[in-house]
Amino acid sequence: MSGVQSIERAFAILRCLAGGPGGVTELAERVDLPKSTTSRLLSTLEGLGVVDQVEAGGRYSIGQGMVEIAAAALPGRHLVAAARPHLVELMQTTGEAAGLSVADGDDVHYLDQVDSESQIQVHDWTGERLPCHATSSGLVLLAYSPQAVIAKYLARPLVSFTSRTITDPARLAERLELVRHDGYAWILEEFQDGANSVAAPVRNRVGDVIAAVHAHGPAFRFPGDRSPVDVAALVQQAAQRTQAAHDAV
Amino acid sequence: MSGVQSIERAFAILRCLAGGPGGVTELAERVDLPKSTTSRLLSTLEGLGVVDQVEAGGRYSIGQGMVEIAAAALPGRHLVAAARPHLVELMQTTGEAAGLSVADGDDVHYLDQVDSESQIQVHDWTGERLPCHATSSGLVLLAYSPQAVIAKYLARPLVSFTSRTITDPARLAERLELVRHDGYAWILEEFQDGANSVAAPVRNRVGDVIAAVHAHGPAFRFPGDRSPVDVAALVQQAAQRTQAAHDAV
DNA sequence: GATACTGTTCCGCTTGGCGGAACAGTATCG
DNA sequence: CGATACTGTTCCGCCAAGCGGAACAGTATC
Repeated sequence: MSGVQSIERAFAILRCLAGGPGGVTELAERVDLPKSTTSRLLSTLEGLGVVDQVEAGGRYSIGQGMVEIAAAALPGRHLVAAARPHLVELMQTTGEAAGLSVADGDDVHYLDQVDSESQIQVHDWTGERLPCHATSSGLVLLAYSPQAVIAKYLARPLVSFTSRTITDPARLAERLELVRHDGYAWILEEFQDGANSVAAPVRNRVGDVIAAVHAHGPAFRFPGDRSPVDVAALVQQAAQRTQAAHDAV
Repeated sequence: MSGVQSIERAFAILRCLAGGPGGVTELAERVDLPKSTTSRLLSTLEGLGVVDQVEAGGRYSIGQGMVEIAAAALPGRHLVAAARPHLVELMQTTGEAAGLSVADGDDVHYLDQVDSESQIQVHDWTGERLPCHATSSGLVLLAYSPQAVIAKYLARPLVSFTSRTITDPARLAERLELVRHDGYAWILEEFQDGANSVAAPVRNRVGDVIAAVHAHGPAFRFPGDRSPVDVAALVQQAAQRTQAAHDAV
């Protein structure tokens, strides 16, 4: 790599620490640097608060400074609280499960789900990661990602989950264009036979998409007789209210 | 600051980006560096994946690489899913609200809460931050923090919330020693009049404390006639089961 | 007490990183 | 449409920031 050497070295150390705390000698061996160099880099990182030395002369670990910086890219936690009442409302107006998710690498990560009161429910995905191209939230999060992220996603193999899953990159790119145009994404049995879902974006103050709200249910009754556009509007409303609640913090 | 200049500059840029995306010229002004220097630093950070350029020749933002590194220090999200059934069980066995929280800077951050079925409930703290020294979870998280973190916390003013809040650093240090010894922390009306709580640590595979599980309820009935040690044991059990579920991912 | 480890500090050396200047691309204005 | 004003990128001579080996201080083990 031909960037700034000190920064590359510092992040090599940080990536080692992401796997668990370590001492100077151990880290020096893992990043293949002299102990003096490693110690100096760690000392700088500690001064910045992005690593902590567990005790004087001891092991180092990832510090709060890292978390504070990364929080900008990973809004997740406060969103759960902000979203919850609006997910409950969405569940009540659609009669189906409602959920919240964020982008997480190439996947969509489900943060929360409010289950419907129906006897027949869909799976609770909270805490799980799913691929973007086969889920409504994933399509929303991917559609509003930077072009470089989209290009990288389209370049990887697109796994088929049902006979309806889109696995052609060109068709997926068209689909993402449609999502940006409509402001929501419907998927019909593309991830699971018998399950449909619709998602809409949650934005931050500057307009970047930071999460997605979705509703999902069994294909035989969701959207059922209702207009898909009307159901999508309910999800968009829940997303906008989540955004307003999140902004108010 | 007298550390490695390039690393300090890189993190100055990252901290600016934590406030929202920005272009080279804007960031250069904010960190008071020439554009060429700023561009070179950003290029290196982009190569490492810790920033993304939103589009070629455009604005930069915090990238997934940052999130991956910071995730080591902030286990939070998967914990909510892992903890939930054990919080439900804890609520049922104690009859009081149960919750999950993590350290967040000098505060304790409440990730989730399961409310009791009682007509008289305590406040739902989900999504909120509270000071460590006045909450049972905060005492647990602080007790198992690095010594430097504890020293820094003890050095700051300790705000009083009730007449029972500990505000003397020496007494707080003793209290933390007791928490480490017992393996749990009780607080009795130290944060709010009329509210008690007890917390226990959740650890990761290498034994570091990553979260706390707690139960809390009105002082007139919690712990009530029950032995505080027995109630604490229930919380410890929920914490251990949360840990096992989290490890299984 | 000797040995073997750890992390830290020192310091001469060299090359990595610096920043000003120039460049290429794009948008706006008259 | 040309001039102007911005943006981000690249180049390159210079120098001081960062390097790494050696020495040091502290601690644990035998």
